[in-house]
Amino acid sequence: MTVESVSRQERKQRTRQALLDGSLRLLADRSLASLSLREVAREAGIVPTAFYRHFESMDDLGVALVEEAMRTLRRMIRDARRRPSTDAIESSVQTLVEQVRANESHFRFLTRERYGGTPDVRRAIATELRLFASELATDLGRFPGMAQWSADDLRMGADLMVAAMLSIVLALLEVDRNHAEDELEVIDSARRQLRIIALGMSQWRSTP
Amino acid sequence: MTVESVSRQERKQRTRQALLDGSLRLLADRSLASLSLREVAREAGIVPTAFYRHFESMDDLGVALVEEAMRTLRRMIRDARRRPSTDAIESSVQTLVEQVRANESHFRFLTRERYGGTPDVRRAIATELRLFASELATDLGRFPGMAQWSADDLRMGADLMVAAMLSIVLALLEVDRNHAEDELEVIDSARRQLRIIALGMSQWRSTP
DNA sequence: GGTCTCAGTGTACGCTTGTGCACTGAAACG
DNA sequence: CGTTTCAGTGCACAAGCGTACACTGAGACC
Repeated sequence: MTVESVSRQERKQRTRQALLDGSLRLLADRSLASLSLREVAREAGIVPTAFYRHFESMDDLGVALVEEAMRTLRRMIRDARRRPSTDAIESSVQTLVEQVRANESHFRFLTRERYGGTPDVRRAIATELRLFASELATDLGRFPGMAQWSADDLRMGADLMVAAMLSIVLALLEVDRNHAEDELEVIDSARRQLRIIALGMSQWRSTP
Repeated sequence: MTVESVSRQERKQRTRQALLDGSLRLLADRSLASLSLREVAREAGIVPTAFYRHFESMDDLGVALVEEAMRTLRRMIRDARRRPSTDAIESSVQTLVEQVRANESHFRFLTRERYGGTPDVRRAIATELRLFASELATDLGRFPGMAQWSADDLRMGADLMVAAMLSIVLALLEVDRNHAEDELEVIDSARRQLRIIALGMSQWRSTP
């Protein structure tokens, strides 16, 4: 048994992480609103009042969770961009599925609180998601055939894809992972949905 | 001042409705999970223990709210179907906007609890929404050019449209109603999104 | 090595919560 | 008209909550 002595801030950082991890564990099938400060502290193994050394309120912790989960989401986007491929949709779906499976609790938290959370948390997610859609719009503009789309149309198209991806994430989180068959069905459906959107976009005449 | 004497069950029905209405009022910017039984009773003007004469738990009240809100949603679908028009998308968007505006609290509740609610409530909404998508799939199958789509593809297409409509409802609920300009922008974007999907569908080759 | 800092402790407080129980009084009923 | 039913009352209680406050003890710092 190593006694590994660590710096004070390192130790503080670990407790903070324990609070975040513990919260996500408790949030597996409930909402942030139904979580009490004492419960979170208990799960993290500290006394309730020590909670305040890290967050000034549960809402504050909520916002921190959003930031952490969003880092996961951004990593996903970066991965999707890097993945070299001839089929943008296929590789996007692959990345999406991998990342959701590898970070279920983050995605579960984001989708659950996006509309069900407290105003503060909701706003934090909305802001980040808006940013995501903007980036996607920029990406779309680089596709041949969409170069002369109006900014407004690019944004609209990006929003549509985000909406579709959101519903795909939700379907993935709801399907039973042990039923590989069902999961494949969800993934296949996702692929076809994105293809339909892409097909529609390729036919669309943007009028600025 | 009329003393209007009413039957006992009539009076019970009214209190029940007061509980439902009061809840929706309180749910304007919070989630069901953050609502206490006492708070709801207080809002409805009855003593906490009397709550149990109508619902056996808050979860039970939640399911009742789902049923009420779903009646609104079904009315919307019926309206959209009846509306005679040459442009199915235009008339669908019109109906959607009207119904959302006329029943904001119901739609707000449904979207908020669809993913953020307790398992019971979530399941109740999921079931109803699945039914809605099935009906929409049947409707889609009647369109020329989609008659020979496979059942699977029809379902996939319907799910995609439901996802798009859900995000439209959410955008409508988030936009400031006093900024008519913003609202029109949301509606216009909605129209274009649905058109892109329709365009994509018209190009899709269903392979059963 | 002595002092300072501060993450985490323990106790204590006033509130709110869900729910059990005995009740009341008006409508429903025979 | 006397009896029954039952929606709504009022009180009580234990449990959980957020948070204030004074504390401890180990790492940081000069």
